[in-house]
Amino acid sequence: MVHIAPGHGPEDFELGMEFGIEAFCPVDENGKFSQEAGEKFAGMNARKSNADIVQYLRTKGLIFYDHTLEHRYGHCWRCDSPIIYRTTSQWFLKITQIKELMLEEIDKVRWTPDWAGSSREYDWAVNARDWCISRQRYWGIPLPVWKCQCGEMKVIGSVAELKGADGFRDGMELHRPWIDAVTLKCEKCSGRMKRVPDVLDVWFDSGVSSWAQLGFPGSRKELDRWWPAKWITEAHDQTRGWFYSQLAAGCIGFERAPYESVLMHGWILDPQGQPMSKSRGNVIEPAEVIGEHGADALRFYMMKANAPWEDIAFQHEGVKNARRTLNVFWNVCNFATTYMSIDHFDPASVEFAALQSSLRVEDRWLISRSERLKNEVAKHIESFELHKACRALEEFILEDLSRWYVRLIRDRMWREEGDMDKIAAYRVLHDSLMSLSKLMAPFCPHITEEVYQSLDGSKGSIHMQDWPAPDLTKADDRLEGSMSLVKEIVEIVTRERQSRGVKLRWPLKRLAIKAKTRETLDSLRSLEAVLSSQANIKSVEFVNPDEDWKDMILNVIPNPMAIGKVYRQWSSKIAILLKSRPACQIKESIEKGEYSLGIEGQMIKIEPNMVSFTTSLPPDVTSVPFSEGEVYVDFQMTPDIEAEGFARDLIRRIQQMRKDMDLDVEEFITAKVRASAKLIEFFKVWRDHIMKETRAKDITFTHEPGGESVVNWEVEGEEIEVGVTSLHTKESVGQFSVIPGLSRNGALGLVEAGYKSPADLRSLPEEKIAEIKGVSKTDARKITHYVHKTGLGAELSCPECGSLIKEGSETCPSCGKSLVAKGGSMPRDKLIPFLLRVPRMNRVKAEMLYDAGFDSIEKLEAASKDEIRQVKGIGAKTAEKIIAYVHAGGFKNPVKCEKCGASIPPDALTCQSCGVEAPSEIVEEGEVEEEAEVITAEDYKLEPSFTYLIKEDKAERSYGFFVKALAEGLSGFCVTRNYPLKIKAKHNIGDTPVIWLSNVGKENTLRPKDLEKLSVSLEQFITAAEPGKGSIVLLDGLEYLITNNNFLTVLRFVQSLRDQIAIKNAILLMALNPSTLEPHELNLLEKEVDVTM
RNA sequence: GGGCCCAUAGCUUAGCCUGGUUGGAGCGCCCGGCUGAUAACCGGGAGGUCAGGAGUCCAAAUCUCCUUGGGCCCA
Repeated sequence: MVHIAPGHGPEDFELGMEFGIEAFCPVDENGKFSQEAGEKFAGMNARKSNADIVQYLRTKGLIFYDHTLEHRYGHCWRCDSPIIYRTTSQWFLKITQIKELMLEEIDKVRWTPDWAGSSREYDWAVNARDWCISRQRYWGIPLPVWKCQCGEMKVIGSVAELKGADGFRDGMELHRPWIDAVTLKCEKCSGRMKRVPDVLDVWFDSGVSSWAQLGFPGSRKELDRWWPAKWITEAHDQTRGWFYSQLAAGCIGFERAPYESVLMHGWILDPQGQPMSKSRGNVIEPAEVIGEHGADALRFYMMKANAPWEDIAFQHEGVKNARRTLNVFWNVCNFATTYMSIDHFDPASVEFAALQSSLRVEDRWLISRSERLKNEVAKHIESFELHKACRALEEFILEDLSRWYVRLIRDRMWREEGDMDKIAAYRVLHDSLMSLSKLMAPFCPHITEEVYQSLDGSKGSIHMQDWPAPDLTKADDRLEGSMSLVKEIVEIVTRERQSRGVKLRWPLKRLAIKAKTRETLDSLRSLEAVLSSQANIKSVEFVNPDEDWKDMILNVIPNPMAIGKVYRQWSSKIAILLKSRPACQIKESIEKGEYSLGIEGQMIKIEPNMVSFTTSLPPDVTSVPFSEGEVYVDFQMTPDIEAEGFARDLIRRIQQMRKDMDLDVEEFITAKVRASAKLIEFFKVWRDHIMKETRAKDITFTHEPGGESVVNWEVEGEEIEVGVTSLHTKESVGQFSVIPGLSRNGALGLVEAGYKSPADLRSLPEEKIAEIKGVSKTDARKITHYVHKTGLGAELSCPECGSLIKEGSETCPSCGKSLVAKGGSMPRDKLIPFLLRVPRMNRVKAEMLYDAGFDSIEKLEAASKDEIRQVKGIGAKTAEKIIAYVHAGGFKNPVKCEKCGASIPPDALTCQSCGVEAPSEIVEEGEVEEEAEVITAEDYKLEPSFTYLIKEDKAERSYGFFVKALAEGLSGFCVTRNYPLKIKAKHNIGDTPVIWLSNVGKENTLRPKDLEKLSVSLEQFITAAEPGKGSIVLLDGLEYLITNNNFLTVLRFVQSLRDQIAIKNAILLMALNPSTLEPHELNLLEKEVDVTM
């Protein structure tokens, strides 16, 4: 049995047509049954009467089966009420007639994604029915069909055709209701033709939009130029919408599709993946997102989130993330422009060709990456894979620029102006940012415009620039490949550091790289600088593919079976001795044919079958495989490394304090540091560096560090107390601002050179001023002019702050001090520093002078020698010196530092740029350090067969013992790090042989790495000693041996040496500075000696 | 009821067309680093039955079919 209602649905209607069943439609426009439904139901709501109808049929006995079926039913999209289909008379476009053409055209169009055309649109067109274009509405384009009562119809094609019609006026409104008043005369029956009241389906408007917007058919001009459209884009709901209506209209009007390619994009769904709608209440307002994260961030997120044709479940996090990427981009640009503008860098003034020789590998690498990016982005945009374009951009910004290139060039940014190395980096970075901005411009129009304007902007808007064309000849696969290996290795080192708890600030001793191929090794070699700087490694070694790393430790394994067979009772002793000797020495000797050991006075020969050898990693070395081989990371700590690590840590803490004190980056400071003696030694080595990095004019090491800010830090278990005081140079810079036209750099240069006010410059000729760093020639001229020519108060300076003041001024314009009492007293602590610069002067004398009334420079200048002599505590000679100093202008003129040449103001005790003491005799009350009681040679008797470890900074005591032993008739042997002639001169050791540990390679020197040779020499000396006459060995330079080898190797050497000493009744003295060893190392060493003192 | 698309870590996703080392990222989480890009930045770790099921194949996240769930367009 079939249910069919040809009057109520298209399928049923078509089936009815096919089988000749009438389209019976007994429902009126209000959804009520009409008279046709019969008297009983007429006027009833068609949907609500279902139960009545069933009941009626049942009473008539016409019901066979009564059941409820669940099925989908069409509802109004707007009010959601069920719809009733009615058959009515409508106007149609006969699509079925052009279906074949449409299918062909769909095939010709380029669809993105492919299935949007080949599957979706095609499927829709195949099933397309004739297009009903009439609507029974009021608003809309009136259907241009006029109909006469006689049945005659006329379709109007243009306004011109309406001319002369009744009710028509030129320029009249052509919509309802006015158009309905226009009537035509029927050409057939002379009756009035009236317009059909329908309007057109709105999709018909959309369908003709491609040419309607070009003014066609009014004019062909624009149509010929622009039509068909190159590209259109809409979401996937437009398969039957705009894509279709345009296609149908185009095929009817022009027999072709009005577009060449289509991008069918997705929807933005809510975070749960549901479409946004007002009724659901899940709409996210773009304006709010833009307000929070910015328009570019929203755009960039939506572009990169997924393919354009896929729906996006909108995520706030995603926008936030995009914003972070853009922020990094912004930071990089900011970083670049900050430095570039400081140096007034103008890319146009630098010929790229001229930079070729200054380019570093990392520069070439970035160029290569940039060119590849251009290529990639263009490719992705052309295939509409905008997400891929954006991801490539993001990757470049984060990985290549921010995480790598900027890090690599940071150091270069602080070079002096005009440094080619820096300019090369500027240029490469600038070019790269320019093309990056252009590539990003379509996605992030605002930020890129801003960046472009700050980078150049000379050519108007970024959006008017040419698209950057890639130059793949500058792309270098090999370089990019080896750079990514370097990155990989840096990551390995970072990871290993982390697992061992070694901070990046602490340098590592070395890294060895063994590569699978020589090519890889060579290309890595060219990036050595990058590698060592980024991984903070002191030295990098390269190991050829077919070789072992030379520092792999050779271990000797005694074969007890073979040894036991020959030397039964000594077998275990031999094994122990063998293990305590350097394995390489054993191996070498055995390979030469013979190796012997001395045991209990016997020489024992070791045969090759008695030992075997293995290699193992040196202590503190980790080996990690990487994609092209293996790396060995050496974590051994040496005093050098420790010193550098602590120095860097100190720098870091001082920087933190500067930051906490809100100091300007250009401000100078002085620092005072309290720390353990060991650390102070370290800091002294790095003093200059620490001062440079922290912009400190002075660093002193004291027990009570005071200052504006004092902080106790703990670094690697060590306590460090740091006091930082700002020098307030910013204020001093202000002093120079009275000079008209002086540049900021110039003012800063003057301050840095130690000048406090313009008055300080009075005695300097213009050429000298121009020599001051940062002061340009123009600056110098302005300064000279101001100081000498302005006349106004040129000779006066404020006694309080030293700045120039006009004659007649009652107060100082800089510090506000009253100037009425001219030549009046200066504060004690202001004048004392001036005085202390006088030769023979000390604090006590200075104070006495001050107390005696010489309390200003003027008074001192005016005083005679005799007057000064009157002061208690000042002798004739001192008075003489003071007068001489005054006459030489010592209180007025700065002097040149003997070391660095910088100018030292007359009241400064040390040179502010290099820290050297000012060139005059400064006598300060020094603290006398108490010395702990120590055992010295005078009251101690050394025992034969003993090994002594003598802990001391300098080997004084050790030499004391040694010299005493020599005097007692022992034959001596000295191994030292010190130059032998010095040793001989300093200590009375006569002809005693001295071996110098050094790499110079002269006679009587030994390379510190050559422990074997040292061991042999010592063995020879001990065994060669005359019977009955004792022998003594002084080993001074253990630290040096340890730094050049590693601790365990040296320890083994000591063990072996000690055995020899014991056997031969000799004495061994080892001098050592205990702070150069780790505590556990010291323990190990102490265990190997008989006496520590 | 029909056509098309989608499903991978807590979340957002790459990889699928053209099957093949150990399924990559980002966010979040946990742990570190850095501090002259700093209302930033960098590294490491944990976290996966590739929706479920069947098939093809030496081999399946990937190809085929089915099921389930979601989206779009229609009916």
